Amino acid sequence: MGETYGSESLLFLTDEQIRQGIEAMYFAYRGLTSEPDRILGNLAYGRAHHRAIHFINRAPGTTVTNLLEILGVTKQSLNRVLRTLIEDGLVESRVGKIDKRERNLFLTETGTALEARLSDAQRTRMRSAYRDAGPEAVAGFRKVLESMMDTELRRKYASLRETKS
Amino acid sequence: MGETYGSESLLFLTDEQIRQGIEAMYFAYRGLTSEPDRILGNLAYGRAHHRAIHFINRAPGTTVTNLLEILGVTKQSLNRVLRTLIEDGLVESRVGKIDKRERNLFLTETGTALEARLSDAQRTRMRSAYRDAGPEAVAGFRKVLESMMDTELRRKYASLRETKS
DNA sequence: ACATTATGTCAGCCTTGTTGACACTCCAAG
DNA sequence: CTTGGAGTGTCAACAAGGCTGACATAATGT
Repeated sequence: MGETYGSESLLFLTDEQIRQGIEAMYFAYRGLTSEPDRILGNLAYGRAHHRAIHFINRAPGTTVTNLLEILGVTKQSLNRVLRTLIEDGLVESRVGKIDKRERNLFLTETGTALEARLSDAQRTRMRSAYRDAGPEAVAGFRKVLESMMDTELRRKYASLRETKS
Repeated sequence: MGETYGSESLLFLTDEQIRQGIEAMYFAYRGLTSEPDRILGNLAYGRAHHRAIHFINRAPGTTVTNLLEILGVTKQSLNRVLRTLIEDGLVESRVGKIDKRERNLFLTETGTALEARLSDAQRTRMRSAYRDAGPEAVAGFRKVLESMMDTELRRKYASLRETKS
């Protein structure tokens, strides 16, 4: 109780409250991915395809290595997903101009269309949650999430956001 | 623009901001699960085992059907996980007293120990994010997350929380 | 008696992670 | 210039953990 301001503001964090926060993350994350998963299921794709499409859309022309760092999977795993997306004409892979070892990835028109469909579903849910909770809650939400990320990952995330304002 | 108060308070929600919120959820969720995943990997378990252990700890004596509803997987999938946990002596399955068709699930001492180890890792990260962000941010965080969950899922979540205050 | 419910199990499939092996490209040191 | 190492991407094979479908068993309720 009678402590400094700093530790007083920590006292509200009981184990139980923290636990509830963790569970809330779990359920909310599921809520956010359920609709895209449903759409993807009908197309014989999975969440991995969504992630690839999402980040290629976000940073057009990105390389495979770039994508690997952001997604945190092995290149073999990513490659399988990319291969099907390329075969199906959703993603285009161009040999790098400066360095021919690299592949620059782009969404095709079809790919962009699917991306829009998937992110619309998520944005609708997110937007409605934001609306329910109000602007101040949203600010807090973002603040906590950013603290929860890996420092390293946040760096990559930030560099991603630079490419498209 | 010159609209009602209600729609003015929606204008801060640009597509780009929403998109960033979605990405933040993705990265934060990964941050939250990375450490438990690492621990589980060394024990030949996966995230599915963690989920089962978590919710059995949360609601000791819960039934298989209950767990199925909360986790949203098929009984075949859950059963595979439960079987290994029971074989390894982390979970105990007792025939129901009132309804002998049911199985009541409990963590053994070993199971409780692993649960503590896993949730300690998560709580540490969560607590530090909470501390960084401050009390008001945490309130907003919780508010947004709760809006993001499925209504149906929130009901189950609430009934779970009733069992342990 | 009979239908329903709760659970468990077998078989087989898909997605998506993993490792290992390998090929191609680039660059720098000899 | 060549050669060796580092970087990048691809192919093959395997494991975890989702899924569906079919079926067995036991307990319950009508």
